[in-house]
Amino acid sequence: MAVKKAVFREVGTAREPAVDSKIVNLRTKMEVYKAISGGGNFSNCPVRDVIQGVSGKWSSLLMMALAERPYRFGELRRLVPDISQRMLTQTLYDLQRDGYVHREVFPTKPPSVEYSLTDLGHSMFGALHQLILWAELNHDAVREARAGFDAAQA
Amino acid sequence: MAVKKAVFREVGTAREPAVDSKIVNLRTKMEVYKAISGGGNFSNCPVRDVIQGVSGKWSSLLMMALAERPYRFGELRRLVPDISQRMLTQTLYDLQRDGYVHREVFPTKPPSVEYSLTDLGHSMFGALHQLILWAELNHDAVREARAGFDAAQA
DNA sequence: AGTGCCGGTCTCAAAAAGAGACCAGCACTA
DNA sequence: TAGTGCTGGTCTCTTTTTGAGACCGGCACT
Repeated sequence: MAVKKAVFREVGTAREPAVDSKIVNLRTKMEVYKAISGGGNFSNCPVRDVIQGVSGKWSSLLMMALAERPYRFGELRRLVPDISQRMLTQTLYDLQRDGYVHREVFPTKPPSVEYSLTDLGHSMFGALHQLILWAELNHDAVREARAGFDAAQA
Repeated sequence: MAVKKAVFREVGTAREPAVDSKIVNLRTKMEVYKAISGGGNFSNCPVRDVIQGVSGKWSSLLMMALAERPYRFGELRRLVPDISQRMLTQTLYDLQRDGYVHREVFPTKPPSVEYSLTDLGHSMFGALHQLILWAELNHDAVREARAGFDAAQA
């Protein structure tokens, strides 16, 4: 496997040709998505394709853990106690398939498996981290909104 | 309803007390999450709580549309052709409940309903937008990884 | 009088997620 | 030597979430 230096494009670090860092021409963007998808549905939409991977119930949490350091299967299971073994396996598999996570088996006596972020994974986590930070900072506002909404419905 | 100036905290715009913009002490953070959740599960985890809202299949797409301008129900349905009416209703309801989206009914003859982003919604979209941009820029890398992985499995 | 648009809700089928039993192989202990 | 535990899974069953599509009332227009 060629090593291929990490050349993933980080948002905001350089000039981006057609895609602005501001919400410019978002309408056009949506229409372009619709156009490239053959007029039918949005199945080819890059956003959807990538966001889907992160949007799993556990993906972001696992990405967050692995961003800190590599973890073994059992460690992850203990770290996130309410994930089922089945979903842990499957989420890690999906993350691996999308190129975010590297899986390595060590021939120890009970063979251990280590999961770590690839360069692509780290790059993606950079963007995801923004959302995580926002979530931490504004969690209260969201909970407040939710409580207010529920009260109004009652 | 009080107007209450938008004072949501934008990531990276100011000094943040305990939360750094770098991936510092992520391990500590995870442990803190685990601690505050009573040692049991992560149900109180702010990240999980907020990410869940965005992680729906349609949430990010709708946020993206509404970030551009307000849309009416039927417009959204036409914009995202492969969403079922049921899921459109429900996703918008959830976004509204979390305080991201404002719903306004206009007493036109066939009464029309307009959905728009609240200040909180715009604030959140700012963070989400980073991820969207990343997705656009690195979509090819992900698709490549996926293709390579699938080929290796076969 | 018939047809269509508007923003939904309701029902039923399919897909995804959660819970938990089960597995093989080796090390350590009794 | 038999029993126990740890490793990282898979398999099956149940519950929850999603998707597809029929149905609704009310008004405008033809």
